[in-house]
Amino acid sequence: MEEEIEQLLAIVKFKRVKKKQYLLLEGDISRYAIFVASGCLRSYCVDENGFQYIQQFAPEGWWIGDMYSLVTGNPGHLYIDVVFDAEIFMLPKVELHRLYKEIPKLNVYFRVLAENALVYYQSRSMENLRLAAKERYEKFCSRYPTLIDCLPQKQVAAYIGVTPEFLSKMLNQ
Amino acid sequence: MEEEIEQLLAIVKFKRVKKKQYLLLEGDISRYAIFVASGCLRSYCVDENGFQYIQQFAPEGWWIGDMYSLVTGNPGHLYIDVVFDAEIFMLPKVELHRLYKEIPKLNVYFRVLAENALVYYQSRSMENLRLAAKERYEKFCSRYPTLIDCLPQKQVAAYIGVTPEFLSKMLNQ
DNA sequence: CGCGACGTTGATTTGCCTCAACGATTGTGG
DNA sequence: CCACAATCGTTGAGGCAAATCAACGTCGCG
Repeated sequence: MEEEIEQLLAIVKFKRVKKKQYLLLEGDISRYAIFVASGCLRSYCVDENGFQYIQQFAPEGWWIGDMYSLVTGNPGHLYIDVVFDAEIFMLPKVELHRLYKEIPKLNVYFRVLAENALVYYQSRSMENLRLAAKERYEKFCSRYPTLIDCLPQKQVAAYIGVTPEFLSKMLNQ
Repeated sequence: MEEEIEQLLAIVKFKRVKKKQYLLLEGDISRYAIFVASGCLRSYCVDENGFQYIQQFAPEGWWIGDMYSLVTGNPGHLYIDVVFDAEIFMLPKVELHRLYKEIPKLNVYFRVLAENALVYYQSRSMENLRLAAKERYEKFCSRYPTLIDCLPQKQVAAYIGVTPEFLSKMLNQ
């Protein structure tokens, strides 16, 4: 157990990053899964009109990454940047795959992680069709209770998929 | 390898099922992951107005299940039923978890399966916000090229999240 | 201080829904 | 084998949630 943690620590890179700093750009091939020890990151994509759609926030204790690019090895469609100054661990994909063979438990850990994320995105993809903006806002609040007060409204709007104008009107009845 | 396949075959249940037959109801605790050898299944939920939202079709060679219920052990929110007469293998969750310990490879297989599904549902959840109905229809066609011709329009509508009336109008310009 | 990001408010437009009516197809029981 | 019901696709009129566009005030920051 202790030995395994040492092996892990040997391959991750620790980093302090500042607000607005980019960790991944659209078109990049992603080589790291990122664990957030403090602060907050986000991943999002941008459509042809420049609109942002936020896929995920990653406050303290969460993982974040461009799963598409990590899994396929193709250039990704996401940006990842820093919402609040953060301390992160970057886990290189190639080293992780080497470790999978040495530490079987790691396979279990990331299988469970992927399964839980899958459960969430399956339900989100249906909620995004069937729920009205008000209800998506409430879901957002219960998913990110620590963020709702310190995040600019604009970013909440970009997560639930409405314009900032509409969110503003909605919140003032 | 051969021995491992025997172990797997020892715990799965083979079944032939007929169109419209239910394999899971809302509120059920799901005990099986299902592999479709032939035919087609689907999973969907129903909102308070009786509207169906289809989460997934599973034609030949696909897995289907209620991940939420399988992962958490709680009663699920999905129905699973048969779209076209099918032959399926039902893999019991508890037996699978036993096998995980005996066959490490199985962990890898389902980790990769979950990762690929995750990639899809992450992108679908954002597409459901940012794409118009027409574009969601096109995505549907490329995901299920074998189904698009033999599926009632109503079910396509329930997958892309529009009313059957609107889909009909849309397809006739 | 001045500039850029953000939130607000109003007028107008639009994508999609609702409800209703109707024909065609399927399937089912007598 | 027919009759009738159920399911499906189509079309039209009207309505609503959310987008668009524009203008304006506020604040934090270089």
